Amino acid sequence: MPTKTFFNLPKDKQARLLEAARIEFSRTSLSEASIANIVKHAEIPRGSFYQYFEDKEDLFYYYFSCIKKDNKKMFLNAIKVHDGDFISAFEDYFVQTVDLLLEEKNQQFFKNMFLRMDYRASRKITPDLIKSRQEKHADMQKKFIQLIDMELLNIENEEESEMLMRLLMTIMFQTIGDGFSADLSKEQIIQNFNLKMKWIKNGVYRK
Amino acid sequence: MPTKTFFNLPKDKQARLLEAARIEFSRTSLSEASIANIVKHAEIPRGSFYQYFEDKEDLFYYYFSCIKKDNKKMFLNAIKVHDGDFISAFEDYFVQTVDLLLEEKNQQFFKNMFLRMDYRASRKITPDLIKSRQEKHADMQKKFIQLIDMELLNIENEEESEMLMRLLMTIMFQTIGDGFSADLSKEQIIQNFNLKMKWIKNGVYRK
DNA sequence: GCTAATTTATGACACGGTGTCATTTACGTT
DNA sequence: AACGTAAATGACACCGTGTCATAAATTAGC
Repeated sequence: MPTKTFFNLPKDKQARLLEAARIEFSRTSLSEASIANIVKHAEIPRGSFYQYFEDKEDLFYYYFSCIKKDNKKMFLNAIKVHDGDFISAFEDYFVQTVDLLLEEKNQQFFKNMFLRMDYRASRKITPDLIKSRQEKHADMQKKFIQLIDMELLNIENEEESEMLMRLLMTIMFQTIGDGFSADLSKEQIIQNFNLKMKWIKNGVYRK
Repeated sequence: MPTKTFFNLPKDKQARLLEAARIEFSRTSLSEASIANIVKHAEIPRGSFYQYFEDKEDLFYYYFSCIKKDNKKMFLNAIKVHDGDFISAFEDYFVQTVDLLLEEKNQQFFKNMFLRMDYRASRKITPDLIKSRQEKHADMQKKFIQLIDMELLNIENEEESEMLMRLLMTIMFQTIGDGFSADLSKEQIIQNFNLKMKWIKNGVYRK
């Protein structure tokens, strides 16, 4: 998280920093991005950067949090719309997410992000809707689980729900990675996703 | 790939370099590893390193190629053993792979590798059994596809086989990542994998 | 309005990492 | 032994990070 000092900054200086983040993290991945470039774009001295952010990761994830929609709300809503059908809700959520990722302005940022994100980072940005290490979200998770129609699913317990959710997130990330990697259109990405979901829903074995 | 010069080196010098690679890449991830440490461990001058390898990635992937078994052969064999049942073969392949990854000597290396591997790197180490960019493997791929009993699967064409294979590899990587991340036992990892495979085989929807 | 205290801004710098290159050394051939 | 080629070597140029002493600005107290 940025420091208090950052949030006290005049809005236009904050904006310049975020725009510099967008440019640099669109140019290259987090690990290859340089603070030198960021401060040059933002037209602030190097020392100031460290007044506002811990390091470039700090800025990266802050920028990310600024441009992403609220995943949890999005998903929660999809569950309601689909009458507790977890799988249909996820398909809905996927389409909304792809829409966001392919928006002109941040497409390159997301491309670099997805193609260079490792296991740890993927955990960091995966919303934990079912099980969380933080207790403060316990109420939201209860609410969330109650909305799911468990009758529809071959799921025994909460452990397994968590695992299914993480499996679906992984499939989502892979499909998006493939999409960015091969420069697929939104339609192709969704089509690939649907095929995988067909397998998940009905199994790959022929009846 | 290492240079010709490297392969002309006395065996013990080669061995020292590989051991240095094991130590450094077990200490930390590829991106955080340093050539300074590697040459210190191997007791060779820094300049020599660049005589043998392009950069640390070059050594990393060479080391990896030395300690991994031949995935393709392993999988091909599993297909035969399981009479063309692609899914059973993959389950077999998974167990063999986990066995390799958890071997004492290289466990930490693999842990760093899996937890810090990004989408690109995962593509790099995924064996392309069905479709490959390189033409030279075309014969092996034909042989491979002929061995699969397509009657068992809900698969329309080669595109879809490729996609299924990649989906399974992704599930494998995720499960292994979870295992390393939470320090799970081999049995727990395999159990988690089996649950996911149950869904893949039969679908998650209750009948 | 003036001064002290606190907060913010700044860029030079120490440190550590990479890859190169001019030079030296070793080796095989005639 | 003399020559030519291949290999070895470490100093060095370059680039990036994060810190810190100092300067500037802002706020608080009177």
